[in-house]
Amino acid sequence: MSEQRLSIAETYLMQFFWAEGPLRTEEVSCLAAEKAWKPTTLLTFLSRLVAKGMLGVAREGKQNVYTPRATRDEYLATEGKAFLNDLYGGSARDFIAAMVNTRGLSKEELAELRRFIDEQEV
Amino acid sequence: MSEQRLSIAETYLMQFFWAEGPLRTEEVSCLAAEKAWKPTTLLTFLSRLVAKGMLGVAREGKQNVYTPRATRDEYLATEGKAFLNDLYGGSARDFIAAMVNTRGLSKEELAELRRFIDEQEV
DNA sequence: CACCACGCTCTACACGATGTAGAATGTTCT
DNA sequence: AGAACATTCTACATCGTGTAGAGCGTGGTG
Repeated sequence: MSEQRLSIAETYLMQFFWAEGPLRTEEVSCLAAEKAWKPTTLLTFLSRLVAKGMLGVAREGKQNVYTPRATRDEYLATEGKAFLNDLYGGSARDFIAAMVNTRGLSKEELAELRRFIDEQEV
Repeated sequence: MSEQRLSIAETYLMQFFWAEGPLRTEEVSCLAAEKAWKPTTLLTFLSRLVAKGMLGVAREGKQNVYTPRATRDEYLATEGKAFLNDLYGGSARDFIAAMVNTRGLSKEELAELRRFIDEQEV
């Protein structure tokens, strides 16, 4: 159960966990090298992710190991559900309808969506 | 072209415009009476909505008249598009797929969505 | 025509979230 | 025990947002 919305930096970090699984602090540091964050800055973000329930933390030798508590899909679905609730009264139909009616969704995309739904019929 | 995300208060006000169309300041004030906002507070929100391109403003006698620049559906679609881009690489299919795979979308809801798509076939 | 009232714009501030990082603390290995 | 390094605490600037007072402009009234 993801509790809160993630900030830019937090989302950025979660990508690594969703792609790689559990990671030691040092590994996260390497993956996020492009950010040139000071060590403590990175640790602040990791702590906040733990506080938000997005990561679990455990000790492994000298370092912490952080483990994602939800898959990317679960997170995205939670966000999606919240989005639908906030803006479309929870109705996926209404959402897609609005996209279609305002041409935010092309014929192609709609067809693709239809194919997916067809595949679902068990 | 809605430029920016709306805050709670801003969204609250936009509801009136989407429901009623152009409104004079006084009318907005009446509609939002339950908020017990000071007059200047309300005006701040209206100004910000103008700045964000959500409302147009014109003079009518002693008061301003604010006009919505986009319908509710257009706004929701824009938000939806941004949402899909941010979280699902712009793919409605992927979004619905994630919802289905994590059981965030029931069989019923999927069927309802399917019916809608069927109706679209011209 | 001068003035006043009223509505509008400008400016300001508190508060929470976020990005940032140094200080202080804890842990491990020698 | 002490050095070296990882982690937690604490702090602060910035931004978005809710809130509102001060000051300005305009139209109607005496």
